[in-house]
Amino acid sequence: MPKKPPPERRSGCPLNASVEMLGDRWSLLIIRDMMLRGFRLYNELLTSHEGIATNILANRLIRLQTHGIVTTARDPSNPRKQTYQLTQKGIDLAPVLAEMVLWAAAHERTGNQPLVKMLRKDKAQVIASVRARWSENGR
Amino acid sequence: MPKKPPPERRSGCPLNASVEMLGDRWSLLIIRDMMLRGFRLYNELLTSHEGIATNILANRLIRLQTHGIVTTARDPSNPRKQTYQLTQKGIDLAPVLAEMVLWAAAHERTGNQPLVKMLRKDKAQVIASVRARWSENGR
DNA sequence: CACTCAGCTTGCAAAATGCAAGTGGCATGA
DNA sequence: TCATGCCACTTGCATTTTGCAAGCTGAGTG
Repeated sequence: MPKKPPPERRSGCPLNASVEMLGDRWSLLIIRDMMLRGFRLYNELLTSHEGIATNILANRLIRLQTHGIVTTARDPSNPRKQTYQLTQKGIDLAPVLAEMVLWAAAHERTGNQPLVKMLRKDKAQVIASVRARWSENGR
Repeated sequence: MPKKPPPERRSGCPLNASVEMLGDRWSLLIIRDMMLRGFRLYNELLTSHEGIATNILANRLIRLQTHGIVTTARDPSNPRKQTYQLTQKGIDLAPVLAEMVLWAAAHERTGNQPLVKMLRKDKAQVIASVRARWSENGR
């Protein structure tokens, strides 16, 4: 398991802490694919619709692990497959993702309207179901 | 006023739209300084505690304008000062910032505990007061 | 009509990103 | 047993973005 190196933050502001962990063009999309699409394998994550490059994916997965957002384990049913899963800290990003989806859907032309409608109708329920699915075991 | 060039998004996912507009190490911090600290001038924004470089600030302000998150106007009381302000779209980012602050404060050691406490006590009220301050005029 | 000051540009070095190709380890099948 | 394939990366290199320092410009003052 990777351990935390000295963080060396630019400032103590909590928003800055979030931005330093998540403020790039890929991290939140990886978390989305794990949280909403249930992706757990490296090759599944590689097929994200935005087309992440393999070296970037490897790098982001390491960074997300060092920040305690993701962990790895071997798949017990198929030991040559390595699985990635969200930690509690990762699951707790659900409200952040929800607000970002709602904001973009309110101000841009976007797809995935079924998700948007569910979030508008009952955001808390959508978040609760994400939490429930992940707290059970690892899917 | 800058106009929108063809966006050319990597995907239609609303989260991806948000990430393409805000997913970098500075945009959200600039919005924070405008929203929470009331900064409106270029030189005020330059003094952000994280130390943004002047060329990056100029570049981000243009990008935020092309995305309709920020507008500019001359300060009528001092015509050699140019002011930046959040649009409605920019103000609507308040819930996103709030969730990111709460997430970081829950999982990292961060500063600005007064803000964190207010958000934990009554998030909706904090967001409402941000909206109220900005809807009045421009501060 | 020189001077200031706010708001940027420019130049250049360093780091991050993107693309394509290659590597290594484990497991099954012949 | 050993070729085969697949999974999870790593490497090399070109391009883009970031960061730092310095310089520029144009509208007000004095």
